[in-house]
Amino acid sequence: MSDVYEKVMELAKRRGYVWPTSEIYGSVAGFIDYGPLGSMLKRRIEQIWRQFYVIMEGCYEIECPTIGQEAIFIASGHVKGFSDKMCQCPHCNEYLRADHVAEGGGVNGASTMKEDALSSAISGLPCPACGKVLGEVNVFQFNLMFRTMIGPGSQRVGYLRPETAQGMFTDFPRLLRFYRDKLPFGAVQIGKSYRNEISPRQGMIRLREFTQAEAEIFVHPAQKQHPNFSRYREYAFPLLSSVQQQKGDPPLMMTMGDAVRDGIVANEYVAYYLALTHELLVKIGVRPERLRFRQHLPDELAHYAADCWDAECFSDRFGWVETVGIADRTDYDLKAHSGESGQPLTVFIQYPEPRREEHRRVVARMGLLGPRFRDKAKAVADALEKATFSEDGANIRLDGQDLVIPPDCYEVRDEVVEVQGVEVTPHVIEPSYGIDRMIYAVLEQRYDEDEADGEVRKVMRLPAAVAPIQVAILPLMTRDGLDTIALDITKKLQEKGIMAEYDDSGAIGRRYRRQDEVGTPFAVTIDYDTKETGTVTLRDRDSMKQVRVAVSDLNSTINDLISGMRTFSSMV
RNA sequence: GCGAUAGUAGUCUAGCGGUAGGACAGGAGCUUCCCAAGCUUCUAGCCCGGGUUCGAUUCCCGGCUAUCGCACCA
Repeated sequence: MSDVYEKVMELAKRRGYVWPTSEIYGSVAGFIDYGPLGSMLKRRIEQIWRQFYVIMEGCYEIECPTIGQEAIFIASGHVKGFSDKMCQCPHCNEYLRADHVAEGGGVNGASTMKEDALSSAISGLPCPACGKVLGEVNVFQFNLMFRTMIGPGSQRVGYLRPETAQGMFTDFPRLLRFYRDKLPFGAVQIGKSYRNEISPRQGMIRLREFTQAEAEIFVHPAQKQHPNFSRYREYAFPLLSSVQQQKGDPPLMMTMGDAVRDGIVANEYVAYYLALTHELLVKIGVRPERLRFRQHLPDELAHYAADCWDAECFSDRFGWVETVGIADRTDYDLKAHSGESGQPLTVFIQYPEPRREEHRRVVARMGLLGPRFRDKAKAVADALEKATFSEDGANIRLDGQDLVIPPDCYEVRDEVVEVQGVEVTPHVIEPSYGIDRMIYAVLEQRYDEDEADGEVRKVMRLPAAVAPIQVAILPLMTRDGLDTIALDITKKLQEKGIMAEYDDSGAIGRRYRRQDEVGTPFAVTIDYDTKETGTVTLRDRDSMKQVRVAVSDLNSTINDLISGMRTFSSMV
């Protein structure tokens, strides 16, 4: 029990933050349950996320099914690209990446080979695990998506979504109308996603079912200046650019204004959400000195992405953990869904002034073409659109033959038309948050032990804004009416929506420790003076200092402390 | 998934081929009262399934979970 991870997870289990799922049947790796306090913490963190994205940014939240039909994931690339070709060594039963084995054996183009071809390509190669020649092996696709059937029988394949993002793309036309056909706009979704990880380890870092909070901001591809960029122009935090990484240099403290100006961050939108993410993570309790933003290296970057950064939180156990990804995905997703669905996923951008454009139109005279070309007349007319013209007529190519169509069969018109605007496929900026990883980072980074009266005190130094229990109400004694007063105060706070917990069991010091351990930021103690003066003591978890507050001011004081309008130190 | 190690009250742990003891935590009572005091008392456990055995928590096999290494990590 030396490592923080073990201490935090022990506390999390014991006090009701997180624990393994369905333990009575033996738990399943990659699935966790949030207990009473964990659920509350998670909800508070999600609520802060909503405050940032939904309320402040105006990106409304939508909620789509967690099961999606196959077409969605064919379009997104998850059916193909989200799977690995694997095989099992017949000698040692080790599961192997077939393409890796092939490449290791000098086979070229292994990553694009089909299963059968790969099977034969690797049959003569040795197993990297046991060294024996593989021989007859069966290469199969292992897809990280959970597959299921929709409806009885097996007519229709469905997948549990591997990310929430696709909902914002499949709903794009309706969202566009909701936002009254104007760019930019964004939509968000918070919900469960599923990935059938081969071997989930690392506690709550790699789960098979996890919660994501994703935003998709749709922007004009040529307008990547954020209208509100000034908010973060001077905001600075550590950036580990791909250049820094390649040189082996440490992160650089940098303002977003400088980062965009120097071309380190691709554009203002990406920079804006980097900064917003930094602010958000710090607000929920991630320590700034344990937070950095790392840019994807050129070979990590998806081929379509213009830029991508990960917010990484430092864990004593796991090192730098990717917690949030912020990417400029360009028009890749919308184009992919448009192609698969056949629906246009574009925005009509009206020009300030209609543009006059000269068009050459070729009008076929069907009256002459018809009798002459019979059933080919339509094809000839279509071909005329792309014809080259000479004095003899139009040169077209039809069924592999070059033909000349006499000038009397068509008319070339040069027209000037007014074009009102253009259809544009928006680019998408995607901040994608791993809620469970954020929660782990906060729990680990906020776990602390200090010494009080020669004893180790375990303290969860959670920000008041996310602490599950916000205030503990403790009567010094359960007699002389102190408990009645305490219960009354508890009820009054609860009526105002404050999570107040009454506790009269055991010595006062013990009760403080109990609350410290779960991260309750404040405690109110009712003593004999309360009856005389109508005041109580208000204790601060972190400093263990106390101030006296009038019972009549308690509601507003505690509200201010939780919301951050006041600090405890200003009251001492 | 493979290999190694492990799994005993809520937590940490002792122990054994004859079904278990402690510490802390928790409940009740007394007492005390502003930082885990004390006393009394209670609750609560051998991961699951099979095998060997008169008898298995203990030995064997399988499973699950955890830790570590390997592989995997969109």
